[in-house]
Amino acid sequence: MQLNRIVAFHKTMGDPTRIRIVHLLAKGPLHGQAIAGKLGLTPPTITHHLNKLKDINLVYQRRDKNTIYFYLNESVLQHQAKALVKMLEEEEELTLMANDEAAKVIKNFFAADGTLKSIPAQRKKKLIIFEHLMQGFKIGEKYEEKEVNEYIKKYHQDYATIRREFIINQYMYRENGIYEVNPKEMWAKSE
Amino acid sequence: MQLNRIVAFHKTMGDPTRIRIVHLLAKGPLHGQAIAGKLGLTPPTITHHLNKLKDINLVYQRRDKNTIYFYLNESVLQHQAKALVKMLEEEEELTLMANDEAAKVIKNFFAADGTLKSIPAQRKKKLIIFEHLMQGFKIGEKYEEKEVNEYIKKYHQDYATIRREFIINQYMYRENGIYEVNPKEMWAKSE
DNA sequence: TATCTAATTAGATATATATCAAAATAAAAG
DNA sequence: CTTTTATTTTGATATATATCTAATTAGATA
Repeated sequence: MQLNRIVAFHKTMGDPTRIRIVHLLAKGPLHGQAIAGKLGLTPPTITHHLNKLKDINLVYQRRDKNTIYFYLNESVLQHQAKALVKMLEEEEELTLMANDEAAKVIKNFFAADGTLKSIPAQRKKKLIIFEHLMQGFKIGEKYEEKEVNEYIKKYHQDYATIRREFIINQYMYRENGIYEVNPKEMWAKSE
Repeated sequence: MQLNRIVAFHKTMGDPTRIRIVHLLAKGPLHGQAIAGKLGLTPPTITHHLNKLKDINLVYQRRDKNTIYFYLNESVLQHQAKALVKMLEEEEELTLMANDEAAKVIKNFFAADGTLKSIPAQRKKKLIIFEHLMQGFKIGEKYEEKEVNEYIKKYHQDYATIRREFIINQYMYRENGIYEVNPKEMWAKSE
């Protein structure tokens, strides 16, 4: 469901410290202590906020010697800023129906303990389940095959099948045993 | 400072229930119980969220007989969604300098108890103080003269002068003793 | 005026989270 | 291998807030 992503973005940006960090990084990468100094806060606090910004893919990091530089991912910001408006412009019934329907499918196929009871046979339902599972991955991020397996195993023992489906349906792209999460535009659509 | 407004907007939108309310209202006005019904929540909870949405001017209401209909103010949404991106595109030094300067003026002219020590003589500083005071009003909202006076009195005993300045500098517009807060575009600029 | 309906307020509870100090890690440099 | 430096983790604290039930208010209608 797209709702979660939109909520997560706005929730993250709904904090003055994080806005100020983003504002700083818009001028160029900085390391943690520099941010802490400029904002008059301690390094642990900056780590805390950078984690939230990384969670929504807005910030990434690169190490140089002993210091880690944090970069702003401006395209994500541009994209998400528009997402809310777009969501409202979408076909009304469509969106809501889809959400209700998806919620029902998810409710039916997941057990109370959060594991996947079975893989749906119907393509449409299958995609709803897979898309739901994909929420545990970050778009654009790279994962080892082992990591992917471990993640899927938390939900279902047949991780190989599901991992293959992730590729078939273009949720992920594989190269040299490294899995990268595709942007959502590339994902399979149920209709 | 623009920061507050941007933070407030994103904070408000960073909640799934409020996004769903906005999504509903995008299709047309609704009354409270209808919203509560559609979302499976109780009326008090809806009131709570509608208040937050009204605080950022995203929702307004109109009464019809016994029921109050809530409307989405789409232009505010469009505008705010872009504000964050624009903020980052602005001249770096400019924005920050302006903020620092304004913060200094505010710090100098307000006492520790929050009251205004004196009205600045310099036009630029005066406008900074007035603009700060205006944050207690909601844009587009209408107020009785008495309400305006009461508000100003919390900060300074000479409410008449300040109230007059509000009109002169186009923060507000007066008609038949009713004061309406102008959109920010109309406000006096210090340069 | 009495009654009905819709909305709000009050009060309670549970959960989330921003921040810091202190401790632990991790990588580089000597 | 030890020391230094930057970052992260842990644990504590204070504050905010989403939600509910019960009580109250505000308007309309009879």
